[in-house]
Amino acid sequence: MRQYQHPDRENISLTDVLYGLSDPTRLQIVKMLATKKEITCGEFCLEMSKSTQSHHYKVLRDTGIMYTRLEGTQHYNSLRREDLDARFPNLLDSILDAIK
Amino acid sequence: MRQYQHPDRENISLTDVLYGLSDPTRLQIVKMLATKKEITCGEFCLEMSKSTQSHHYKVLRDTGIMYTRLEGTQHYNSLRREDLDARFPNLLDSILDAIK
DNA sequence: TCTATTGTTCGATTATATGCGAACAATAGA
DNA sequence: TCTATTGTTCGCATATAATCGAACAATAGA
Repeated sequence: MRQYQHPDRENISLTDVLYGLSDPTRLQIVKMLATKKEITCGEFCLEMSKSTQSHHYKVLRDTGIMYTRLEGTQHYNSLRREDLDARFPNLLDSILDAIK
Repeated sequence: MRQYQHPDRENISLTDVLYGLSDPTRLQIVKMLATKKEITCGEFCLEMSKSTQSHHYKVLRDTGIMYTRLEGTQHYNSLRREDLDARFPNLLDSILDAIK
């Protein structure tokens, strides 16, 4: 694979986003993403198999929550703040506040 | 059954709430609940079997989103606004805005 | 070119969720 | 007491999700 398919802003669905955030592991990832501009997959230091981690990254990408940029062998992930804020004002902030 | 078990405010979990709201049917129910103080199950007029409706009501109750009060043969449902707002400020409002 | 690193995908397993019809429970009202 | 109404629970079928190990792909660097 060369590049990921991220949904366009207008195709981000509320139920998809809520589903994406309804898992503790993914919420933890989002919490970390909120603290930095970009984080590589390895830097999340999650306690589970790599394939399971990849599964969660994929859910976050597919639901429009996270953007992944490839550079060399590393994948740089970022929170799609602007897209989420534009689509669902205050939603992300309220969730980030709740897990702070 | 005589009374339902609703979680106490402090036991309402964020991931549970997000899960509860991640289904289109349940989001539709919540949208309707936001417009009135109380709504009986029948008044939702959902296009699915009664058992499936009951399943969704149970999820909404168990996750702390909806409160159900019994009166006669009818069940009066209400949105747990104050509890949700106290626990996760702005979350419910941002979601209600998004489905408005 | 070979090897190590980073992360994904595949295939399988197990657990949860969704959906239905049928049976049930509680109450209201005749 | 009998019947209709309201909504739940049970048992089952099917679909989706989470998890893992193994194999794979792409790149960096020796």
